[in-house]
Amino acid sequence: MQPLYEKVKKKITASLVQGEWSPGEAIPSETELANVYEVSQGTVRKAIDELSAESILIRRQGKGTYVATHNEENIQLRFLRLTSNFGLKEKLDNQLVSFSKEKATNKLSKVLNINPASTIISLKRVLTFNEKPLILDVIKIPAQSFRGLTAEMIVEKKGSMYRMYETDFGVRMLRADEKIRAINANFESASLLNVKENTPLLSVERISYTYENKPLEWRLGLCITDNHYYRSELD
Amino acid sequence: MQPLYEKVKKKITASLVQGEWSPGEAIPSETELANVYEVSQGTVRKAIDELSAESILIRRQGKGTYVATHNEENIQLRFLRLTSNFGLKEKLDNQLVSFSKEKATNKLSKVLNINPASTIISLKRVLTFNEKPLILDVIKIPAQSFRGLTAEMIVEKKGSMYRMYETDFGVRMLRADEKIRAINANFESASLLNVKENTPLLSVERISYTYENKPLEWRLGLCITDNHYYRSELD
DNA sequence: TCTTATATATCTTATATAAGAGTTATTAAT
DNA sequence: ATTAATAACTCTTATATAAGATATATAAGA
Repeated sequence: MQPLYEKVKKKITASLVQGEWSPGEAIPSETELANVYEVSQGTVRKAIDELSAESILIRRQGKGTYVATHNEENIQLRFLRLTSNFGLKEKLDNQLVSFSKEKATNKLSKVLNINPASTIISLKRVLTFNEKPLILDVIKIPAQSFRGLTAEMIVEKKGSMYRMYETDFGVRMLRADEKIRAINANFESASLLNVKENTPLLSVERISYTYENKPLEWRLGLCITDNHYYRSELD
Repeated sequence: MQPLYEKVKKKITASLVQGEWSPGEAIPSETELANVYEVSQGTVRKAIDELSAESILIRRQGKGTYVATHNEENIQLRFLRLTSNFGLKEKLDNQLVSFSKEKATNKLSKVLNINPASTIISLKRVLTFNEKPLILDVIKIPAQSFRGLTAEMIVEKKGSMYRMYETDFGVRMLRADEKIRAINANFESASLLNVKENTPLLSVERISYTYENKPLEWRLGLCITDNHYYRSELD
């Protein structure tokens, strides 16, 4: 038998998937939800506790519980773990290198769990800090979920892709898995990042997931780690 | 005013620091602790909830709550995030390269929060997988906290250092911070890892903490990421 | 040997009260 | 009459306790 609070959690998640409550907005109060779902406030609380621990919801005492977003000032670039050696929170600029539609490779269609050879949007961009290139991103997303996306939109919104996904396509990325390696810059990445060939780069391969663990973005980031590092916390 | 469950949490932590309950052992039941601390079982529960979320305690329904350890089969190499490309959980071998006592540098004494120029133990080792070198570790720990540690002990215990810290010195590492970069192998690391000079390596600089966020180990790991990757989960 | 009982642990839910945050109404001073 | 301070009210989440459910292990009984 499934615990009651798990059921409540699923119902709340379902409402979030439906878009019943939008990112940044407050969801109904614990007591209201308790009435709707016909359980006690504490049971709703336990469900929200978990969603909050997963950063899907955000609690604010005395105010309410809010739908997490990639839009807020303080949690912008939520998935970016790169930090400057000097500990600064710095602003990055965005430079689109290429943008195209293509057929998914076999591997990619498996990763994104889409039909083989269905259309995907593929783009490259360079993130710069202080005019200097820092990250080369290759991003691949299923065209079906991002109809109407143009190169102009990416250039225009200088912020994170995730912010755009959310605002313009109703796609909320909740979590991501990354595989990190050290590689040498090849000709292309070296020229785009303005470093010598064979410079060591941090290769960060990321798959991002929306609700119900549905993968919706594959991304490869190549980072120069001379003045920056990727931070990781273990426990 | 501090919440009651926070006080309880601190009392439990204090008992753990004192070594009242050893790693792997069960702590008293929630009801027992509730009696001792003169609070309700639910309050103890909330305290344990948090300690359990921090991987300091481990719950087992119907059995009890246990002190987390680096000793158990399944959570061995708890802090090792390196995975083979083929997803195998593999066994690593351990090869000591050097072992010495030296004076702490200024930087290191700050990192470990010890008196400048106090004695530290410094060691290098190579972790191999399938006879092939995979990681070169440089480890520095304050001698004071690890009196009696010899090279032989490290060679003998083939397992993780953390296991030895725990068993032989009563030092339990709870969490760690890592800074990850891509570098090129220099002469020394290249020869120890049996790769060409300038091979790209993943540089993982780690500081490990015991109770109350006390740093007790600095470590630099250089990893070959041809057939392995460092995994990271974001949310 | 298999089943049932029992003891004891955590887990789940429910209820009640506290505390934080904002709004509105009241009061006092100017 | 206007303004500013403050008190009261109402919403929220946070905390505390208690009781019943469920899981696990062991011992007793058929």
